[in-house]
Amino acid sequence: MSYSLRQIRALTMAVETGSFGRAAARLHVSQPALTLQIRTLEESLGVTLFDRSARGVRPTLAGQALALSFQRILDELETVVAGAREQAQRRSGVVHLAVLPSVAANLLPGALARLRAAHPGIRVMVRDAVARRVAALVKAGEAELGIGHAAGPEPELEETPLFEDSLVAVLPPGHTFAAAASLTLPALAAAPLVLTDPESSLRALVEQAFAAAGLSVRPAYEATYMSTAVALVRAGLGIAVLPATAVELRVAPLLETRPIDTPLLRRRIVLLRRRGASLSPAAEALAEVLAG
Amino acid sequence: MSYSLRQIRALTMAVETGSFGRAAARLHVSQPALTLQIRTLEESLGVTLFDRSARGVRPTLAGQALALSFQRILDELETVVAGAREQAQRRSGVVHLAVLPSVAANLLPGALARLRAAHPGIRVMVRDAVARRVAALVKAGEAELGIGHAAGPEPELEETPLFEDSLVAVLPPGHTFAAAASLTLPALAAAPLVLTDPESSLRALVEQAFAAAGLSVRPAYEATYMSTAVALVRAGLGIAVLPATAVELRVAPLLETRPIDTPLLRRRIVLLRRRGASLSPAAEALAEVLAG
DNA sequence: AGTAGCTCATAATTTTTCCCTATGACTGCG
DNA sequence: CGCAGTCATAGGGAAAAATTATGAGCTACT
Repeated sequence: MSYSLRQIRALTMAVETGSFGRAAARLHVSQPALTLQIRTLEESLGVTLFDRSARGVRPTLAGQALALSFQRILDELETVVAGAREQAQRRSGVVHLAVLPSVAANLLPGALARLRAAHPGIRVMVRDAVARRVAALVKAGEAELGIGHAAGPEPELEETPLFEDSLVAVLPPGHTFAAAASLTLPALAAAPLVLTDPESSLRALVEQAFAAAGLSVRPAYEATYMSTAVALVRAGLGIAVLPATAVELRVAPLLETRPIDTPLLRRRIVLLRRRGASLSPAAEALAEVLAG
Repeated sequence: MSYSLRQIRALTMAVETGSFGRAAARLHVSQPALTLQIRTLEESLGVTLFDRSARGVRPTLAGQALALSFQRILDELETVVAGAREQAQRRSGVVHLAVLPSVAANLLPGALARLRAAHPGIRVMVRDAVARRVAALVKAGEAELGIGHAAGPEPELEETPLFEDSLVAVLPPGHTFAAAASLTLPALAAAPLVLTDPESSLRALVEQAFAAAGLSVRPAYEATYMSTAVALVRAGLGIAVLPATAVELRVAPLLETRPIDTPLLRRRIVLLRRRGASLSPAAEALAEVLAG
């Protein structure tokens, strides 16, 4: 026979009110029920908690001391539970999110602003990483959600399409290519190209597209950062191939961009989550904002 | 529908073992029972605690976090309850005791030693005070037990006789009174007396006894401390009237004591406690040692 | 002094809760 | 493909706890 929360609440309330009857009323039970709860607790602990007399009850020293300790514990419990409920209602919570740097710089700020508007209590811990690492972080559970590239069917990951990021040709001011509405791969292959460094996933995508068309890539320049590539284009040194969503393009007013005639130069940006793992309410809210 | 300790234990155990079945076994319930406990808790909190799949369960982030908090709270609860049970078994606890100085110096040390032998975990907070204050401390609940004089029927206090402390005549070495087995009040009244100071309850008792016999008291010396009185007697300056139990007499080897022929020169030393208030287990143990 | 009103305790009954056994569904492995 | 392991579901039954009704002891008021 062990003690229960009900008995503990009965004790604290009885000590607080100094009366079994009042305590029972406050706890919405009948007085005999509370009397029995107290008595059962006493038997369970082997401690006399109240001195009974015909004109009421009076807590013993042990009763007072226990009520104090129990009250503190009940308060802690209440706090913990309230916190959990608050998170369930999306009124608070933390999401760890792994994001591609390009998305972090472009799509993400607006999404986070919308999330904040809808759920001000939710905090998002953003970690930017390259595509492979985004997937690894989500797999390891270090990030509850990830924004990365579609990488085909992985058993441990579930992908939700977010949007497609096409690569575009970035032309220097007044370039003759600007006359066309779109460019072909062979035309691009013949032009001096500004590409990202050979290790990047962006570069790999470009290489694949050209190879599929039977072309080889001979970059005129390689830049690690997109802003460098943009600067090179602006200086008229070549044509860059960059994601359409890159913020660097939007802040470079004189440059023109043109789509490229191939379905291969596209990246499907997806939301990643562990398969079979339910999302926290906070993550759920973030996912909704990202997808919606 | 609210949460219970049982459900909380189910959660912590399920997170700990990573399996509903193992958790159920450890908690000595069937697996369906545990499944239901978890589910009820989830509904009560509005939180998904586990991701279920056919090959087992896996706690969600919320489940892990809650299990951690709940475990801490359960530990605290366990500690508090264990402490209470320990006190109930007299393996620990504190008693506040108010004592007459004379008893504190004489009877008490032995009693405390016996208490320590029987119940090493019990601590006694001793406060020495004059008879009136001993009663007041017990009435106010500041001392759970008191050792004082029998003061007649008080509505708030309950008295248990401990022993009787007779006043005896303390004679200088070789005094002629030593020839008699006992002394009479008139004989004493005629001798030079060493008494305690007029404010003490001891002195009041002596005055009353002499007055009842139609005699008046003319002390040759008044001493505040018994050790002073003893020194005066040893110097042959008079005969003292002191409690037989006074430790000062035992450490004064050359002095003789004789009883006095009157029932009035006796103090009934009693154990005092609040009427209707049960004793803590520790106080119970102390009371047993004192009375036994 | 008698009585009304307050307190808590007790008793018997009913309601609710909870648990257990048996079984099913699903997955992963040999 | 079947076997072993996991959790979910369903139905019957036992245990726990609540309620109502009542009793008993004290206080205070008239």
